[in-house]
Amino acid sequence: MSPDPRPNFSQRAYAAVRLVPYGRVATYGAIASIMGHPRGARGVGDALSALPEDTDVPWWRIINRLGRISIRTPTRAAIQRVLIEGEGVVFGEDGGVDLARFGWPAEGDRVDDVD
DNA sequence: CAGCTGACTCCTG
DNA sequence: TCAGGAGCCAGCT
Repeated sequence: MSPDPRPNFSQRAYAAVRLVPYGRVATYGAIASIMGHPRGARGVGDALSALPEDTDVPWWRIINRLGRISIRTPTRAAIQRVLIEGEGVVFGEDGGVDLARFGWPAEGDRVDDVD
């Protein structure tokens, strides 16, 4: 059991990101909410930034609430876009994704607790 | 031990 | 509608 609400923030973040299904994208806020930290969106981004290249965590499915890539590094951002498009997700002319269509969890869908 | 930074989000003007 | 400022949280120096 875990008496502390945050035994491993990053670890929980990765677990939540792994829940995102193929062909879908989730926002930092959504991931944080699933972990139990509705205000920890910033921590999610920080945790993903520390991910290694050989990780099995689908970090590319995580974008900001506007449906746009929020990575500061242009190279990394380009890679993320390619990976997302490779799963069938379409970017709009403004460079953003339609969360109402590709966003996850979808409205009405329920997400089980991570742990 | 204290302060700074950052793949975020929300509130006002 | 667009722009700016404040709040939150975790990891480093």
